Amino acid sequence: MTKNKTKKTTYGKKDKLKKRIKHKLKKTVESYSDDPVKLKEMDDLVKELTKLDTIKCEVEEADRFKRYFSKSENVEDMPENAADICAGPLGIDEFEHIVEIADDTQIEETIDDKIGEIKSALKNSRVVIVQGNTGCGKTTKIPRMLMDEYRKIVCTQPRRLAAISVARKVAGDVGCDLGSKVGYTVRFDDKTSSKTRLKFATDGVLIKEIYSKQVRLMHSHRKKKNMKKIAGYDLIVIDEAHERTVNIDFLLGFIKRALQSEKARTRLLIMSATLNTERFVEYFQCPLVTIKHRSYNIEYFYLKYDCDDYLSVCIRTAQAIIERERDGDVLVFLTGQDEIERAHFILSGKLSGADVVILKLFSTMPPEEQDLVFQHSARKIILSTNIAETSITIENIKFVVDSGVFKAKRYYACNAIDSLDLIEISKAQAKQRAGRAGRTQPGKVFRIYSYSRYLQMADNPMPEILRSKLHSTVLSMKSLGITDVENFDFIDAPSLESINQAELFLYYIRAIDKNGVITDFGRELANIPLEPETAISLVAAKRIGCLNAVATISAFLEYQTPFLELRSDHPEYRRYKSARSYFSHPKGDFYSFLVIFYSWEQSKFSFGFLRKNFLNIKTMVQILNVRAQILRLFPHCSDTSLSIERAFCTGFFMKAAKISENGYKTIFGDVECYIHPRDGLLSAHPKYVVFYELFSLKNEYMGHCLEVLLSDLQEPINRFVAK
DNA sequence: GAGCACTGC
Repeated sequence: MTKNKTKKTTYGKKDKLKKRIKHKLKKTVESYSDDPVKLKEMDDLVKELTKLDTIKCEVEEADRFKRYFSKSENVEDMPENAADICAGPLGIDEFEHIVEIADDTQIEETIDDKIGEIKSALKNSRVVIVQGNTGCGKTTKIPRMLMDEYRKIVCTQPRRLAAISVARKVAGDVGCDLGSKVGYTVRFDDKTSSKTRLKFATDGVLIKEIYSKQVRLMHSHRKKKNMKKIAGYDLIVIDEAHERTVNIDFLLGFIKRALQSEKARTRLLIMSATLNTERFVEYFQCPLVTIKHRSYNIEYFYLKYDCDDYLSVCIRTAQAIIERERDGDVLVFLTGQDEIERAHFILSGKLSGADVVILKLFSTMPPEEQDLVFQHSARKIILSTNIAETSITIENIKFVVDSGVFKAKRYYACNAIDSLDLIEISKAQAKQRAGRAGRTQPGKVFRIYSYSRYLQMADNPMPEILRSKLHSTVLSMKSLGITDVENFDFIDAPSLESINQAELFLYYIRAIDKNGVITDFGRELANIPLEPETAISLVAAKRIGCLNAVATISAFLEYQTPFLELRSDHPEYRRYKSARSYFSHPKGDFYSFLVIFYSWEQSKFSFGFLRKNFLNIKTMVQILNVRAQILRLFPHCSDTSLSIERAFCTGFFMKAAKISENGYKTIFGDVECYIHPRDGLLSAHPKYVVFYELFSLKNEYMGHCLEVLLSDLQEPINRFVAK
């Protein structure tokens, strides 16, 4: 294993630095006032404290991203089978037709052919990887066929819906009731029993299971016997491993570590789509079993040039397909709601006479409208975000138009800002998008980028762990006894900056001690299924006596918005606007959430109320569940106080901002920002606010704000300084 | 003043 860590920060060094700065900081805070000079002084100190030079860090981080994406391949390396270039059948000169002959489309292998190989590989190796494309049936067949070799099996899925529907299908195949021999566990829904031998679960559930088994173990005397199996399983199957979510990466690292023990008895099977399995093989040094699966033929068309205005070309291409090809539905991959609405408007005009329906698909739209894509109707053009890449599968797509870009959130540790960036897709994503055609019939894919640009794309998307905030991940790792996070053997190790920032934060809030070991308070936080800041606020709320209100708001904060997103051309737009402003509280989103919840409660949680007020039913039910889950963690609490500001300041004091000449400035980090225009607090111009998140669009915005008093902020800041 | 992709405990 190679470690390319050059810098190693020790707690001892950090401690000394902090002692010195804290002394100065304390003096500053004691005289903390509106004096701009003093405030500036404090900001400087905080910057020194976090040891993050913003500009340098930004450059480094941008560099890191660039390096990741420009895994350059020589443009001249055109494969021989790509030499067949001709004008596309659409007659659009702009495209070149490139025939790619993928060898895995020519031979058909079934799981039955391969299961013997998988079984014997698992006998000889603790870890085995199976690669096969979607549609080969690996998820539904392999775990079931391994039931006669392994007594207790868990198979993880990245999404709740997938875990539930796969479990249902497999229970049917086995011929048992769901929840007996085969079952599933997802948050808020458990269909398993003591008889369950094959369980499908989300990866987050497995992590929680590992955690609670470990806690139980600490109080048990049968330590040695139990250590042999991870969470009591004989076989752990990690499905869709190519998606590389934070949870998957952490599970793989954790299990790899656990399996290094001689006594370990659990086996690990990793299932992944093709293309990036080499990474897993390299990481685990283990055998790979490939299942070749035939799909229908897909023809590829590339743009002859690279263009900036991919949206217009996507629209023109979709139009040309409808006009020149006799039948077949079209799926267009765009980046966001705004683009989709524009494309919808333009295409509706251009194709007004044609017998075609133009549909939109993104996550925050009303579910009834989403369901239209599944209905049998006239010929369809579906304008979708990357929700159609993995989460939603639409049958009968014959044509795919691929813009080559998507939007993704990236966390910049240097200034603690989330930025939603337009990012070029990877080859793996291009393949995934293309595969959405050709599921049920031969298909054609129009790539709105040139072949040479395709060759330059990275092989795989950047793993989530390299672009997200690690505060809560590091906290869970610490709670599992992993103290040395910097040297944890991840497949792709996150930057030292983001690990250090997370550790420093956890240290400030006393979740870990100066040796990096979790404290009792940290354990309490880790047990609350929310971001650490929110979890701290809850613990404070219990003390202050406003737990119910804070729990309600916290549940809302977990979701971006409880509302549906309607555009100004929607027939019900005026009613929608007035519903939104009715619930918009002048003291900001935090209070708006309370108003929404109590109004819903008054309606006895009726769905009619939600529909009437354009609230997202799915989201609101989740919020209700989360709220109940939180309240179960804090039994026998009744509200005696309304100081939710004090409670939230305890958790969010690092996310506070003060009004400035033309907007706000964060107290820690000195970031110029605005209250998001959607927030009810916008017109009140409060002097101090705390915010849930800071994100970057054209400007920096604070999402979900709460007006607070300086005195509310002072106590937690003083406490943190006095440590 | 100006509008955010998708998941999960």
